[in-house]
Amino acid sequence: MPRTKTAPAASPPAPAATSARTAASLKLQMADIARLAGVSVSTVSRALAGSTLVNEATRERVAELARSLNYTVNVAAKNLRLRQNRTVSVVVPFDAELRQPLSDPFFLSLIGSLADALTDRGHEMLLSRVDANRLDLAAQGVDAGRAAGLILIGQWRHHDQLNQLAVRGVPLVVWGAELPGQAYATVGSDNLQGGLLATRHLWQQGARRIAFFGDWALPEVGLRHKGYLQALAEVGAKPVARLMRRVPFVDAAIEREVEALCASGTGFDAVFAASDLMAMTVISTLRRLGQQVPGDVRVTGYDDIPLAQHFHPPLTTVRQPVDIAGRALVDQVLAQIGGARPQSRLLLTELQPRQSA
Amino acid sequence: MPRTKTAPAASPPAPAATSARTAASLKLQMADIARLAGVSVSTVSRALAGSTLVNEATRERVAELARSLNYTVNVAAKNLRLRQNRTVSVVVPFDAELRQPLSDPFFLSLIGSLADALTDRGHEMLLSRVDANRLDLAAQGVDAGRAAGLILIGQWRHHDQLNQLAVRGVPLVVWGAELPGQAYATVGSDNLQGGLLATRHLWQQGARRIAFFGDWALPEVGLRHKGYLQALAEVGAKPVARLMRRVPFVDAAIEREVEALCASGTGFDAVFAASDLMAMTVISTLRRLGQQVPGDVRVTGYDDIPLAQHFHPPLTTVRQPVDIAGRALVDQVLAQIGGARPQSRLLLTELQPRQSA
DNA sequence: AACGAGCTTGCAATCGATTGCTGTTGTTTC
DNA sequence: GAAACAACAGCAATCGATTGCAAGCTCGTT
Repeated sequence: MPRTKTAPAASPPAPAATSARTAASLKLQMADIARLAGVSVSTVSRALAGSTLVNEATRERVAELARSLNYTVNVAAKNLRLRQNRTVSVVVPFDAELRQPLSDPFFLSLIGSLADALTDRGHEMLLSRVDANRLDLAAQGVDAGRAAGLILIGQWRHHDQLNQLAVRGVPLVVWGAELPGQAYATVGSDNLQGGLLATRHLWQQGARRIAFFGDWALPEVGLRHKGYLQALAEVGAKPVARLMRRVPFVDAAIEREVEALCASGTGFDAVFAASDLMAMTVISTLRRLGQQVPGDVRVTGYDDIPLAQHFHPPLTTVRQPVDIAGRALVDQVLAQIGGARPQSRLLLTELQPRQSA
Repeated sequence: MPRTKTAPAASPPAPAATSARTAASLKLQMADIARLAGVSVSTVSRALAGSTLVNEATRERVAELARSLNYTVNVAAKNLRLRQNRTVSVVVPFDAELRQPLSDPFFLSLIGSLADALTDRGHEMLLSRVDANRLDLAAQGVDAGRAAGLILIGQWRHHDQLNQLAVRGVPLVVWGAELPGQAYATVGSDNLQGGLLATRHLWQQGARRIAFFGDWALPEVGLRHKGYLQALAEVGAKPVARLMRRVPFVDAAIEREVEALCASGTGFDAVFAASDLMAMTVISTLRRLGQQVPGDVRVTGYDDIPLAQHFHPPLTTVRQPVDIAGRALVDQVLAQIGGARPQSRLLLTELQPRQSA
């Protein structure tokens, strides 16, 4: 590849004296502004902070100078001195074996929503991913003083590790399900109710053999599954083990499971999938196998991602309010940073009836 | 072990001594570790940095102590001292009037991909959104020493503002199209080629009146549009103005435009949509209006988001390699941080033929 | 027993800001 | 004309780390 000679640093073996002009310190600092404005750094600091201790005219002059030079106070130094921090760490765990890229649209929207909520509240967002098996690492941002609090997207199976973090006093909120004996705060939709709504709806539409797709070992999915069972119990239907397919959020696995279910000869006339993405994969696989949706099989999803309404057929699903979720997560983590005790919050879900079920 | 006399500690009548137990400094610091380990902070610093200057046994003891206390070096202080920075600012502009939440799956995946690529290279990612009309603010993270470089997702119409940033020496990479006279680096897919591929494919499938949907005032879409025109020219087809619908990435607007086109009586047998999301909206609207896809109208999208293959019909689209994109953006911004000159990169696109066209 | 080499370890300056307290200048009042 | 009082600027310590330099200790050698 064409290596263009990069800046040969025209300056000779300059002594350390010129260090102020070194590449590293191209960036100007308060002292530079002070020199240019003919005042001391103290004055510049106060001027930029809007202190009344400095003359109105001086303040304006300094501010204008800073603005014209695109100077902004070094946040790291400022935070260090003030022992403050306006950054929140957002961590998305990933499964190290699957090494799946972050792809579920729901989580991605949630991240977008968090970015908005944090920006609105004047905070910054540090986004990172950690191995789901090393969730203790998730708090590194906080331990390193990089962030004041932590928002975790998805609790997976790591309830214990999360509890340890909370006990250590890390301001922490998790998007997920509220579990018994939990020391950390969660924000999540009412998964039990969601499962109930979806299953009842399928039943009301006439479905009598409703399959469940999802990995109920995950707390959130577990509750949706529980709602499913509860709805069946309400109408006196007996749950059928072969209709409950424990399957991870992985395209290939879902397709395989749909095929297996169809091949097994176990009749079914509906599927409650644990996420919209899963529902879509289920539908496309069913269609490939010659089944009509909702003609032969009714399908509901969960999440109500933006695409759900443009899908064919438009997806009947349980809406999780992403925008509210983002704000709730941010409010809670900021509250904890402010000293409040962890407090979980359950968001209402709502059935979004469309045409797939 | 020959323990040299160390920390006098133990008995200072220090009045401020309790300050170490203040709420604010719950967080322990190097001095605490040093005291507990009975060595000086210098030694702790060197031990944790793995310096060979410190005795193996001491190093291990200090490291173990730090680990057991969940102590992590304060990154801000460290960076300040070392004048370094391992954070990259990722900025997503938003349209202040529309105030649309970050929702296009493609951009969201790109963010996921960036998070992965940055994590892999040991960097952190600061995610924020700024008003697209105040793109100069995008560099604040860099100006404030918060981040070493800047990755911008989408150039919109703000070529000039971006150039100014680049001229100021901000390490900057933009996801978008390469424009003439640009001082900043872009990474993007070959939009011209992409437009060409999609349009040629539609033509080969027998479509003769191909509509274009997208806002060609945006550089990337502009190039796709140019590819569209070029493909038409190749086969000697005359472009029809009424088939070219300038429409923003907004659901409602897209639906309205599809309705308008159908109502106008201008015959068309294919649509090349500027994004998958747009294509899906187009398809679902067409279907609502009683048109078959691909029977009556063939439709191609652009991006190849994960859902494209599960859509009905599975979407024929132009693949933009998200994972490569993330890595390329990160590589470029890190190169610039390392002193390299901005260098744009064009990623290959690939037609992903499925059933919608 | 003294000396020097080789390891270890500690002191103190430094990174870029903030702020209490002191010092300087200008104004007002008697 | 001098004292009292504002009003503002600046020194220096501080936040939590890193690191060049030099001192302290051990051990081997003469």
